Amino acid sequence: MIDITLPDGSVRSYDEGISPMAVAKDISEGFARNVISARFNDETIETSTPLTTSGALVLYTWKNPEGKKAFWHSSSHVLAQAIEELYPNAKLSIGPAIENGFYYDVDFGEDSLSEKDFKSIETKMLEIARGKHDFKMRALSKADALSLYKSQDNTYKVELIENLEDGTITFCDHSTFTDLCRGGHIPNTGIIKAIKILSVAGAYWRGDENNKQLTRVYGISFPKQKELTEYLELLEEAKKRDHRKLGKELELFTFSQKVGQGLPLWLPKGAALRERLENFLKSAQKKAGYEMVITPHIGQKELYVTSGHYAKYGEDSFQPIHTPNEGEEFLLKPMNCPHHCEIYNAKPFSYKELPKRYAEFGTVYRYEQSGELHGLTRVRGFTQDDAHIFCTPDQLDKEFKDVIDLVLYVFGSLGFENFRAQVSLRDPDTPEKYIGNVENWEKAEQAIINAAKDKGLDYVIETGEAAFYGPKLDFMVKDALGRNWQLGTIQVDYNLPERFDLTYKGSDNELHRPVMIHRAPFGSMERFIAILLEHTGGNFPLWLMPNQVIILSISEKYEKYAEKVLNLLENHEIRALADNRNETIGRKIRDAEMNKIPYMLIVGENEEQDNKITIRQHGGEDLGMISVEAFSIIVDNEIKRTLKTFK
RNA sequence: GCCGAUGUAGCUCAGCUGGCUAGAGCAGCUGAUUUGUAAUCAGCAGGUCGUGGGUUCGAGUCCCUCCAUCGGCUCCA
Repeated sequence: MIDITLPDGSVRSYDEGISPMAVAKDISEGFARNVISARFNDETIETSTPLTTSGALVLYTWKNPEGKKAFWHSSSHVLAQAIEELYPNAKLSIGPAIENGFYYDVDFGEDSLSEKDFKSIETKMLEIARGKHDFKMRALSKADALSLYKSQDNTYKVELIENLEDGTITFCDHSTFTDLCRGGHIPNTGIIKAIKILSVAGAYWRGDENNKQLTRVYGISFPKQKELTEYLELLEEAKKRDHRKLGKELELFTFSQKVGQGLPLWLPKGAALRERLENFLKSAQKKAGYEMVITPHIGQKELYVTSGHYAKYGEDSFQPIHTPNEGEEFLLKPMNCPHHCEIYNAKPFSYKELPKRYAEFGTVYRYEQSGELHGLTRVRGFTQDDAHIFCTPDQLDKEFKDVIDLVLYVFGSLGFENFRAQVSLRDPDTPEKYIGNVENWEKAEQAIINAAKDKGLDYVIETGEAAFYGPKLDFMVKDALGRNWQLGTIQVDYNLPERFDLTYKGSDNELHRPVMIHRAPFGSMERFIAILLEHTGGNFPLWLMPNQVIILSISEKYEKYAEKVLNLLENHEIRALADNRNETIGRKIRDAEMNKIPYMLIVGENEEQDNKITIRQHGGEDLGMISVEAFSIIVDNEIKRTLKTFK
């Protein structure tokens, strides 16, 4: 007999060799019908694997992330079988489950795959799924495994197996198909009821661009058709919120082939929005003791040679600008830090004057590879809400915490409630990858962890993810559709103070090296606005809206009264416009709804008589007929609710 | 940069296997209408079909080059 401990702490005794599925059935038949995968003593196993020792068993259903993983992993086997049957010359490589679905990397040889082929793959997969084939694991010797794939001339699998240890090699069989596999499947293919092939893409073998590019086939599957439908609806919703689409519709920004790819042009409404965001941050920064600076868009090449960036990125950047003077070269500024270092260097500092906090909305230019440009989230010219704090090592702790406060304030004011922090530390095993002494690194890493803890952040620590010049803290926000985005960043830097020979006079009358903190709560204005657009679907917080109010006159007879209301609103500093077009009220409402204007003020005969306005909120809610004064209080309150003052 | 797809009016799209002067809706303009909670009606105007080349009697449609965009890969100071 063996003792099986379940997650609730209960212990059940069974004969040796019982399967997880049999345990599930013993718990309840209904539960067993939903069980699709299992873990035993923290090891993923099959639901059919005989249990031979006592231990802890966890059973998963589709509702658990582990269950989904097994489901999609198994689906990728079905995908592989379908591909193998439809394309006999295709060579399979790897095919894991991912966050949403699964993929398989395939070498199609001479053939290529396109969207037209999705339908036949889906049909084939469903046909396989309906066969209710069991997934069965089997061990194979390394020699046998190698000869199997060598006979098929599949160099990818051969390479994978060569890196495995003999005795640990397992295969999974289902139907007529077999694949090298570590395990973790659902019981049989019949559980997969709905399948969608989503896209194809190129992907380098083992993620190395020097290797051959394979075809990656992405798909997703579900145990119920309804769930697939819902997922596809979510994708549709995401499309509707795409910042590129909304940016065009709301006339915020555009791109021009003539100006160049990755170089956004900000339209009047977008520019006003940006300016509002900048002013919002500026006023918080002022309270936090920052000073604004302004630096040029170019700098001598020598500046970036000093900073070390030329050596690291020079080749892949915009190339130097030449002047009539032979040998004179300028670079488009790829970051603001070197300029700010030179501002610090403009005069000597005493420890009593530190920290110095220099802030700038600095526009920088980076030559991103053409294939990786994307709307406003990845561009070649963008504006960082940059600041550099120069402080003594002892001040680092407090400065770091203060920056976190600022970031939290920014997120809070803009409706990002779900976010996590990632602390990126150095890999202690490869000290040669990092600059600066170990003692300072430890101090900085400790300062970041302390600050994250102290501020109650939900954070994860990633070892080996630090930049070469210092550890950092990044903020990841979750948007309204549950997608994760990286926004603000706070980084400690020991490199640039060294390279620019930054100093301050300490209390001991000796020169010391300051520590530098780079920080950008938004990250960049472009990226932030893009994410804010997708998060809010264009329904920004009221304080940020380009147009907060639109006055809709019932007919041209009330144009005068509309103008009067407009004036009153302007006196209350409410951003409003009047729609006095010769159109029906229904039409005006529709247009205002499409433009996502938060408040519609309807004025006609009744309103003019009573000197009031009728309020319709975006989305249709009727707030009745009130005075302009009463309305301005509603607006004020709503703004105060979201936009708090800093500190 | 690489793999795959796409590019027709300001916007969203139709245009089958190559065959008359390239279509629609919305937006725009003109006129009528003066409107009470998500599109009033009519008329007009608008395109060298991304670019350059090729095949053909004939190209929006087929082939090639380049450009841009989209989905990924690699990358992201």
